[in-house]
Amino acid sequence: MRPVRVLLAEDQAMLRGALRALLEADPEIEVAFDVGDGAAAVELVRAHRIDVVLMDLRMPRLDGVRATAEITRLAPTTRVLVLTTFDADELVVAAIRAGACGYVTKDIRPAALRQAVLDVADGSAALAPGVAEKVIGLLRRAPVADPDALAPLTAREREIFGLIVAGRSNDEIGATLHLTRNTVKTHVRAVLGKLGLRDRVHAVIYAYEHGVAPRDGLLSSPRVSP
Amino acid sequence: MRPVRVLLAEDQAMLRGALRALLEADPEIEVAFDVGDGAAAVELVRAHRIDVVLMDLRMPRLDGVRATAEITRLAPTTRVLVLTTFDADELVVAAIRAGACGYVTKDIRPAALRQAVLDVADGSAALAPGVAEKVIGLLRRAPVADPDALAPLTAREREIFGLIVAGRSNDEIGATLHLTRNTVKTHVRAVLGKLGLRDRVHAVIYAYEHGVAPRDGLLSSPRVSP
DNA sequence: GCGGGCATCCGCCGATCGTGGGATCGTTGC
DNA sequence: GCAACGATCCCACGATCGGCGGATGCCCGC
Repeated sequence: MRPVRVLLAEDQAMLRGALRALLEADPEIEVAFDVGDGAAAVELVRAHRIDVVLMDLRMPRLDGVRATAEITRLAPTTRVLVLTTFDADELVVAAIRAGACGYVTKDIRPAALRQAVLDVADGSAALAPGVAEKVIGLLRRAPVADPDALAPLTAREREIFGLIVAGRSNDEIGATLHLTRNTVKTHVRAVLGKLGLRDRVHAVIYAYEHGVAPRDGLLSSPRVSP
Repeated sequence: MRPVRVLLAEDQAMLRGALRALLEADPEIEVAFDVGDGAAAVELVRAHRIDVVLMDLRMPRLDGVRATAEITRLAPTTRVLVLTTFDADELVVAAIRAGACGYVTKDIRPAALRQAVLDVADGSAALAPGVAEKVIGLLRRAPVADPDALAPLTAREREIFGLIVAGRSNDEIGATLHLTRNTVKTHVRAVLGKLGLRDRVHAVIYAYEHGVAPRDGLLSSPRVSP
């Protein structure tokens, strides 16, 4: 099997050497380059075929997050695995947003690191246990779709609610549903009253806060089997 | 060191036996019980000290997600590690929401499974590579904070914008900022004009869609070092 | 110094919105 | 059958909102 071509981006030269040795202990891994800053990493990825970039976040010239963003933009097939000392929430999210498909900390065991490199090369992702915990925490804290949020509303009122949240005026809602302005206002009144809301602005806020706004995000609709 | 007490919840008896043998190959792990349905798992966790529940999702009587929710409610210190054949998005999210702190699939290697059990017992989390990929995908798709969303606004206008999004009326905004109703309206007009919005309802929608609403979620504010 | 952006105020107008009342019609359930 | 509920419509009132024009001071940069 063709070995996985790895680029090492890490500003401490000594650690870089150690990582190279560690990775090349696995015959399936070939460390093609090692560099000390983000800009160099981007340049090399642009010019050569690289399967996996092992990326430190704290680096001169171009920090790891930006470098990751550049690399995933220039070479979408190249996979970036972040290897860093820190596992702060913001960094994890920022790195993943930038396109990283893995995040491990430097206290990882050698075998696990090699496995992580192979995993990401394989199309999977790799999250170190500590990092996975943060990610899970984030997911859990993410906006929750409250199934009871619209419980007291009738079908018609839900329709009205949806159009309010979409930013439609009463006249527009009337035109959409073939209703008079007055009828719409009656429904709007029922919606606001039942949900205890002051006005349509609060209805919009309510919708977003309860995850019933027309978000396309998958996060907002977790289904439990009935 | 005291071994990790594990409860095995898995409806296939044969697999259950295999898992028990596999786990107990590690001296740090002790399989205290093994059961075939979710309800039994909940009962046992209630009555005994269990460190880790290895939970199948598809089970009779009480499915894994609900059982997980029950267990994390009854015994918050007990950690649930999901072990299942499927890695569908909804299941992963549902399980994590229910309180699972790990999610591995049944094609995992024995050593990795044992390590996952020890990791979650340790307070960390464990996500199998394939699952981690889905989670990362979800995180990436999550609402993005657009740093340029409020770029054209002055500091004062941002303040006004924030209060609009909080659902405050013009008079309330005036009272908060010690301004006249008229002054507030001037600012509101400037905000709507600069952002190309029709009215304050659209301003609220704009805020949520661009991730600049006052969400407490960490997801909405990824910071990149400057 | 003088324009230009900013924050602050003012009054006026028309549109929209929220709320009060009341009315008809159909379905569903006791 | 009748009560209860929901959907639909109507009118009128006052509050709020958005848009227009204009005004004053301030501070910064050319």
